[in-house]
Amino acid sequence: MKGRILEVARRIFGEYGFHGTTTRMIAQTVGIDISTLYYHWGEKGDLYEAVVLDIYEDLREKLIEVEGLIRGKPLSERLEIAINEMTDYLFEQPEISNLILFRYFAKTRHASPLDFRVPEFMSNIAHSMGLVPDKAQFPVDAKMKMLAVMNAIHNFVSGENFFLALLGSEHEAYVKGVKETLKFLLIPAFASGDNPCRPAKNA
Amino acid sequence: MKGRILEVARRIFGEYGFHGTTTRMIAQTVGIDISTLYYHWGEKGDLYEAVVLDIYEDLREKLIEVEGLIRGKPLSERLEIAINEMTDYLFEQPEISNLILFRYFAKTRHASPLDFRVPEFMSNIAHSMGLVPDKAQFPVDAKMKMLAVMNAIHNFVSGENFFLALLGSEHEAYVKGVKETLKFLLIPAFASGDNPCRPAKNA
DNA sequence: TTTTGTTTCCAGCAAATGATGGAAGCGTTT
DNA sequence: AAACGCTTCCATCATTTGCTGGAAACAAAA
Repeated sequence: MKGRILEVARRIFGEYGFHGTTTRMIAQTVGIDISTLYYHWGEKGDLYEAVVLDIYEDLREKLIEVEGLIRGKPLSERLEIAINEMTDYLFEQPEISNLILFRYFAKTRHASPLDFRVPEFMSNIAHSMGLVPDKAQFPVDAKMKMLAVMNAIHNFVSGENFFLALLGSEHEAYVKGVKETLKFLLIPAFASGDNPCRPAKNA
Repeated sequence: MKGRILEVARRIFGEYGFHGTTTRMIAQTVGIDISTLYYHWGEKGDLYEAVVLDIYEDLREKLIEVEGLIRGKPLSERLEIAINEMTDYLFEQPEISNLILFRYFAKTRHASPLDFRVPEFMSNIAHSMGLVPDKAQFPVDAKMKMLAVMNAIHNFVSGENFFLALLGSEHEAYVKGVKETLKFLLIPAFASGDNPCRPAKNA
């Protein structure tokens, strides 16, 4: 039961955000009484925290998987695989992107501790993308590049409904377009070292 | 008075989103009674709509201004100027980015009409960035590239607090870093036509 | 001064919302 | 059967929230 509540809460918090979600919405969707929810999870904020931890854990596992997939491949291939994998994965579980963006951008009327898990993720993926030479040091500019990359995917996943209407596309074409757009943006920038034509520096 | 309410509403809706904002919060910040707010603006949803229209209008004006600034310049310079201008502008008025992202990503428990103004913006800026050869037709893939670009800026603006903590930076260094990261990503991708080395096609 | 129209505030309602106490259900152990 | 622990539900509370009626305050016109 506790698990089922968490699953549903994840979806609903992802759709409506913290303040847009009521404990009654969750309980009703699960099909239980609201006090059963409180029995298992305590106050709303605690459930929300649990949801966030849950999605971070899932995301962490996926990133490790992707890291394994791309290890040893040449850089531009690494990028392509990573983009394909992460895009498909997140489109299957859009709550992940939704919740991450919510946490980045939305203030929760009650203070919530800032996140701590993100840097670890970024360090791993940045390293396997060849962005940082040595895993120990992770300079700020590399972190920002990673943020830009991850956010670009999250945006397209989270904004699907809005953007579908705007573009007049269907889901499948949209997903394909997202991958192409991401590659269009990312590969030239990150693979510049591979390309003997482009100078490595651009400040 | 009506105007002052709108200003404050803009900031607060931007920070907390639709559901995270209460009409009392707005009235209190303005320093007026809550019914004065209702007298001028009607229900909460109407005020929110007015706020959204307001920020779109501001954004539209700024985009026109930028369009004028970059006209005639070579492409990579156009990109650089546009990035600098838009980044500075949005950091001064982060509610704009906040509200736009909120509208993209967050469901509002009550249905709200999807937006209509975005395509026009995108068309203009895409044309002046050299993304579409002829202003009349605006293919889907070009639209998606524009979305990626605009969202990249909005993300960094909206997520400033979160990302500052994550990066351990200060505001000024952060803004500088945002511009550099954006250029790092965008210039190689969009200026490929200028660069005789990179082939134009990348599918 | 009275009138008229506009704006602001006070008081309060109805519904929604977060949260709880306590009783009932239920499976396991004794 | 009785006792026990765990889980679920019913009833209910206090607060928050969106919203409104009506009275005061104010300013300009008559």
